[in-house]
Amino acid sequence: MNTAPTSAEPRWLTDEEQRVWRFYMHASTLLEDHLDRQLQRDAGMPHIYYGLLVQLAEAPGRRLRMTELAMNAKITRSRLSHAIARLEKNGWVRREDCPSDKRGQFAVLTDAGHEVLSRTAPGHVSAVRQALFERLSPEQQKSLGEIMEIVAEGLQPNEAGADLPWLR
Amino acid sequence: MNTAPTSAEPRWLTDEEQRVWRFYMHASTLLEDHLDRQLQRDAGMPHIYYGLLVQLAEAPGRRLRMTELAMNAKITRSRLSHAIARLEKNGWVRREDCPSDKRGQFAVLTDAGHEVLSRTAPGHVSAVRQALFERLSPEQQKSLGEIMEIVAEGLQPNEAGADLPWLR
DNA sequence: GAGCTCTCCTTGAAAGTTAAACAAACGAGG
DNA sequence: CCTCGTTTGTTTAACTTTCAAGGAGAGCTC
Repeated sequence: MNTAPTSAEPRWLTDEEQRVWRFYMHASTLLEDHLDRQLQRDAGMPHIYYGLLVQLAEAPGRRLRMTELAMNAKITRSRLSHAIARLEKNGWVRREDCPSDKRGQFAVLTDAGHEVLSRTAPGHVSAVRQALFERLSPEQQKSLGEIMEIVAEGLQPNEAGADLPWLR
Repeated sequence: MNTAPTSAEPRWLTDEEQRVWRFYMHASTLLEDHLDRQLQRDAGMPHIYYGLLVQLAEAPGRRLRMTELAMNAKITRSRLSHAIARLEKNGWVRREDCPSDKRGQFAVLTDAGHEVLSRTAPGHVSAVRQALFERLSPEQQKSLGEIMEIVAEGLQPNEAGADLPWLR
C-alpha cells in the first residue's frame, strides 16, 4: 500500500525506499549503540567524547579553539562546554586562554588524555573494523563513502537558509 | 565464538577506510540531528519517539507489548519505559494491562497520537526524501540498502556471544 | 569614546538516556 | 505446593544533551 507520486499529494516513500530507510535507521542505531558501549566500557567515555580527544590529538599543538572543535565535531558550543568540563575533570583535557582574543579558549589534550587515546584506540579501531569494513566488499566500501559524502554535503550549513545546529 | 580481537596487533584503518568512516560519521550525525530538529519543531518530539508512534500505528490493534516495541525500536526497555511515560503525558499513547500475563503491558496508540502522526508524517517523509533519496541515484539507493542490511545483521543480538543491548 | 552589534563561550534548568537494582509474575522441576 | 531461575517492566540516580539566557570582549560607527 503506497501512493504513486501524484501531484500535491503527500508523496510517501516507495516500498523499496522504505526498505532502504529502515535498514539505514536500524544499522546506524545499532552501530552507534555498539560503539558507545564499547568505548564506555574500555575508555570510560561515550563515542562523541572520544571523538573530541581524537580531534585534539590530530590538531597542531594538540589544541583547538572551542568553536573550531565544535564545528569539527558537529555539535553545539554549549554541548562542547559541558563535554570539555567533564573531560577536564577526568584530567584528559585542559583549558587555556587565547592570548590574541580574550574571549577565546583553547581545549588542550593533556598527556593523560593522549595516553588514554593510545591505550584505547586499537580496540576502537578493531570494533569499527569488525562492525563495518570486514563485512563489506571493496566496492561497497567505496560506494558507502560516496553516498555518505553526498548526504553530508547536502546537510552542510552553507546552503541558503539552512540551519546551523552547531553555531546557534 | 570470539573472532579473535584479542591480542591482535593494532591494525589501523587505511587512508581510504578512514575517509569512508569519517564521511559516514559526519553524514549520520548531521542526518540524525536534522531529523531530530525537524520533528521536534513540527511534531514536538524527538525522532525516536516519533518512531515509536509509527511502530504502534502499524501494529495490529495499534498496540504492542513493551518488550516487543523495545526490540522493534532497538532500544532498552528502560528507555522505552521513560519514553512511553512521556508520550502518555502527551496523550498520544496509553498503557493497558495484558490479560494473559499480569506482568505485561501494552502500549496503545490513542486517537490523538494517530492524529499527530497523520498531521506530521508528510513533512517528515519530505525531510527524509530531501536529505537522502533525492540526492542518490537508484543504484546508490540500492547499494545503501544492501550495505546497511549487512551492517545491521552483523550487529544483531542473535550472534553467539553478541551483546543484547535491548534485553539486558 | 559612547553606543551598538556581533562573536565566544558559559551557565542552569529541563529533558532525555543509561546502568543497576528491584518487585512481581511466570514456569519448570522436584 | 515450593523453590529456583527467568522474564517483564519500572524505578532511582548519575550522566548527557538541549534550550534559553547572559557576561564579557571585540569591532564598528559616528
